[in-house]
Amino acid sequence: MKLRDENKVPQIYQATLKLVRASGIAGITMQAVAKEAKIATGTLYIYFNNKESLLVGLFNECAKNSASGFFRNYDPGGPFKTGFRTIWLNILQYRISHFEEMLFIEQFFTSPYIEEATKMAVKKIFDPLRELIQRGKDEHLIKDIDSFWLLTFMTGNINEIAKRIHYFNKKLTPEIEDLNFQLCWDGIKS
Amino acid sequence: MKLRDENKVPQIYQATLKLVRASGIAGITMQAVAKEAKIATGTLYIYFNNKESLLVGLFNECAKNSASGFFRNYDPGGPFKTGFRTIWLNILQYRISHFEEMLFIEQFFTSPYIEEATKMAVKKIFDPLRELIQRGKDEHLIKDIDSFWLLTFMTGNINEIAKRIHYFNKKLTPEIEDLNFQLCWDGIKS
DNA sequence: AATATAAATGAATATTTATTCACTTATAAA
DNA sequence: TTTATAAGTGAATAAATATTCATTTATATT
Repeated sequence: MKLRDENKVPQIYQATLKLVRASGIAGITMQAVAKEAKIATGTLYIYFNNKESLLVGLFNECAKNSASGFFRNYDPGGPFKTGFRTIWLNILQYRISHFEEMLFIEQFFTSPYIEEATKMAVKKIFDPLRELIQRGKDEHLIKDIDSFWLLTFMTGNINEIAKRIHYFNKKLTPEIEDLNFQLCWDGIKS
Repeated sequence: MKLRDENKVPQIYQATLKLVRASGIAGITMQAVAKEAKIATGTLYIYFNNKESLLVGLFNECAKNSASGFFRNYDPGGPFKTGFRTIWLNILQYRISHFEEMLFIEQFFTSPYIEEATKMAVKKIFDPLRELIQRGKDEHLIKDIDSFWLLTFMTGNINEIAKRIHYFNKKLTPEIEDLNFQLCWDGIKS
């Protein structure tokens, strides 16, 4: 018998992300996904029960990937600023290099497909960062304000950088990394 | 003859925004809009040629509204920091009080409906702010880095605050305003 | 090599959603 | 009042899109 092609699912996910980039979740049709993935529409239904489970599957995949990307090379035992910069840069680089995933996650959050439990699970991804920020406050290195707002400050800026890098065809040079990190750091340092 | 009800279009826009908030542009159907606006689906087509022109019309309306909201009480002749804080707060308050508009604009930008010319027109809304930032640099009050990144820094943070205020049911108290502005200001000041 | 099994196909069908239209209702103008 | 005109209605139709299925194709197993 013929075995399932283990490349199909990633292929389908990639095609879906490409369409999201081009015209948002609103623009996704199963025929378009199939065409982009160079397979027949019927094949989609071998790998997914329906459109919803394709999108939910992709969302979970994106969430999992980003979680591992954000904390690459991060040593929780190292100095605060080193760890903070590592995570800051990881998130930024990840969101730039996986830009479609970022767009998809963002749109999925306000789509008819997401469920409440999923939202909660995604919040947990940032737990190690939340802990680090608490440490920074304990060591009096950063402002003693609610971590919620410190996290808001940091991630809001990162997201916007990633978007503008893409929409305005910029390149993330070390200089641009540095100046943007400086803005963020000067904001939070005590 | 019967005259056109001048409340219908705002009513339809409001209904559409409410649906966007609930389930994104992907979730909008003409029947749902009609139901939410408490009119017949056919009536939608008296005021709009089709779904696309409804959405485009709403987008233009949102863009126009926000432009006027952002620069309320702003005196280009006043001190830099005063002007900067005024605009910062205006944008933040506007995005919180017109949250659905913000979501809609954001999603519309990566939807099948937007056109390139529209994107360009929207960029111009921020021109007065760009000028103010240039002045701040000339007066050596803020860091001498590309205004593009200063604007990215500022708006990214504001957007994220607005989103989190809504998604986590926070309230924008004067204290929260202040601490968030402080984060932003400490980031950009020279 | 032959067989069995599941993948893959894409046209056909089902479902959803946009749009139309014959009809009713309201109201400015005569 | 009466009339003419356009708004308003919602069921009917058209169009788009999701899903199925009869058929073909590939390949592990025997």
